[in-house]
Amino acid sequence: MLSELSERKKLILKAIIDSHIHNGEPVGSKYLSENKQIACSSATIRNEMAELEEAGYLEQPHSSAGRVPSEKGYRFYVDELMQQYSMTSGEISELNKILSSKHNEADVILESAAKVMSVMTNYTGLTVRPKPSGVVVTRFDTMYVDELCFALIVLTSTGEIKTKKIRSGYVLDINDVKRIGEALNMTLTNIDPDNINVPIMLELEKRLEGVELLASPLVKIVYDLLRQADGSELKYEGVNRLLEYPEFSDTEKLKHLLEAFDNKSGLLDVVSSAVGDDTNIIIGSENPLNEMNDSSLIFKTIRVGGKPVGAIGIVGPRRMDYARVCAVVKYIAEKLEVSMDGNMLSPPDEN
Amino acid sequence: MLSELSERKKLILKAIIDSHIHNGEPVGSKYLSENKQIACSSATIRNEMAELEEAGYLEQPHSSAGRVPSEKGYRFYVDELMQQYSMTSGEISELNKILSSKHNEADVILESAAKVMSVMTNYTGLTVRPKPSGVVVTRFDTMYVDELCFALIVLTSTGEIKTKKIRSGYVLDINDVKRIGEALNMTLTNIDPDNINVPIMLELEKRLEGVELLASPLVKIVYDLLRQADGSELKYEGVNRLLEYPEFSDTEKLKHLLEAFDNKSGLLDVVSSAVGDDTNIIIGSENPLNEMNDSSLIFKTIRVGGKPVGAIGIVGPRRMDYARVCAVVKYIAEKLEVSMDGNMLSPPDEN
DNA sequence: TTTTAGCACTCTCGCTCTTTGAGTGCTAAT
DNA sequence: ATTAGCACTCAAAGAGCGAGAGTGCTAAAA
Repeated sequence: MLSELSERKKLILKAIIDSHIHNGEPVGSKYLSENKQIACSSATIRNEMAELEEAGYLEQPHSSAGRVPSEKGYRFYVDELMQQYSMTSGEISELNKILSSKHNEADVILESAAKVMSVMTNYTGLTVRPKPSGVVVTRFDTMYVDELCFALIVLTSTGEIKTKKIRSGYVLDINDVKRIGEALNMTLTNIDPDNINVPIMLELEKRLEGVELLASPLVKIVYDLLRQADGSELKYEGVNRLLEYPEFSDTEKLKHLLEAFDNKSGLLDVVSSAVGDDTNIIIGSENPLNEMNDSSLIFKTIRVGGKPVGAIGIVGPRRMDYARVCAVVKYIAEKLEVSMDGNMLSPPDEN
Repeated sequence: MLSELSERKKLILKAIIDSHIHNGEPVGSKYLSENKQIACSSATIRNEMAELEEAGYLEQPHSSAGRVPSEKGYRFYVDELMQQYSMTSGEISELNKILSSKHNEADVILESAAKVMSVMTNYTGLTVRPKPSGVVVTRFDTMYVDELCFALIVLTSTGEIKTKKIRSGYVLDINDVKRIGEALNMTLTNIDPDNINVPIMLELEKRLEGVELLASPLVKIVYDLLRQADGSELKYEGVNRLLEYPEFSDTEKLKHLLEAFDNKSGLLDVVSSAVGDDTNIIIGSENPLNEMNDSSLIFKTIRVGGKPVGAIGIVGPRRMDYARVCAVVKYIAEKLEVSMDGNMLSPPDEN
């Protein structure tokens, strides 16, 4: 679709959207005529606006109100009109301060990033961790806790460490625990948990001989650890910020949105089905999730060593400040890629 | 303060509160007179209600409305009137199903518990992990990841396991990593991180000799691990549920509440300053947090081996269904205490 | 042909006024 | 001590009105 809008129309459209983004109210021709860039009378502007509405870029809440951008309008704005927002050096330094202050596990980094984004943009920040797939255990370790309890520690192929405390029905001594670790390392490393078969099980049984512990529950624990369908892959931070926007003072709308957040799986699908490295902008009903048809979503996947390890983004009203949000999301995503690479091991190639 | 309320007054008060809890509207004398338990006319009830108001148990939104329970009324209800709600076997079995389906790390268990509670009660569920204090490391372990990276695994005195990946500036081999673990075990176990002094540091230095790794950054990492000021100790689940209650359709109120959630530290103080094992019920302005003066909070600390490892609770409108919520919170808290104690690994019954 | 001034028209918003009805307090009778 | 009856109060809901912002259209000006 080639843009058939005259320069003046673009100017007017941009002015309308800019204005509407910042105060949320319909924009009238008289107000626009005060804009020096648009050097013509309100009557002319009215004509242009009528045509812009005709073409679908604008809408009228009612016949005697100003115009409001339509989704098509926002889309056009985002694709062609929006001028890149560059963060001030103050913003950047503040951001760096917060982000660098803690380099911890991936979860924590993401969470604090969500918070920072939320504060910076005054919308709701969200983070996503993709469902693990093809993850195998690179190394096992065990740790004696007490005579009935030991800990299983697992290094995964994504470089993450997971632990699990296991309570045994039998008394175990340190050597038993050590042997369990060795047995696991001999049998279950680098094996997709779905491919654990009877021979492997038997092998594990054999190696566990002498330890009063059965192989099958152990394998189940390992399996769960890898598959960890936590449901905790999606987090959001700063919902309260949305309450400041009149579009969410209608409680129903907010409720819908929050339900979408709680649903998680739906939103996860949306985010994970996104392709490419660009910042994704999903405006209103472009979102397959009906609950989010009144909001916009901006997010960017985070890759470490080429593989996506998560995504961060912002949810806000449809009239969100796209330029600014894009800049923030992009900046933070890039920062995270660096800082997670430092902390996180690039996946070893085990074949 | 001894209760000087006649049986009939109690009956009336209870009926008013029960009714108000379920529909949120002021209760009138005529409605109450239909209640068979209260065998008297609306006029009599009116007199009683006037006296109950006089005594501070009821309030009148305006002079020609029904009565609404005051905080004192709720308090009395909770302390003396409320009849214990017992969960239906259906509810219990459903609950067990959800809770037992995943037995994972503390964080995850708590999170899923919050969700379950939220669904069951239709209010917002929250979980709290206390600020660690007096926690020491019981045992260290290390795990070789790659030549520039190893993992530190720590068993704390609360029985928790924490891990941290450490990237070293120098090439380390497996033996180095093992030696680091041993050195830590020899020097830093059972020592409060605040009490690490120069002699201990020197001792650690000495034991690390030959490994190109400095003691002080290592100690700092251990310190952080224990103190873990993640800010992530408080989680909530199901805010959207609150939107169903008209008392929160005033966006301002909801915003206040959400701010309290985001603040975290305040709410954390409230929960952690609670003593005893009982279910705590904090009604409206009993809560030192002003933001929560329009809501009620019910929570219970979770102890494992006598030590508090967290708390779970529910936040809802002041007129929340105390009886039911108490029952749910109590039940789930007890369930959690069992399941967080460890993961039984017993051979015979697994399904 | 394009732009502009002018004007009638439309529709929301906020205001007041009224009506309605639920619920009360009080009084007098039971 | 309880109850029936009645006058009273007050919020909520609706009707009516004026103001004001913004439009579309027309006819004149550029």
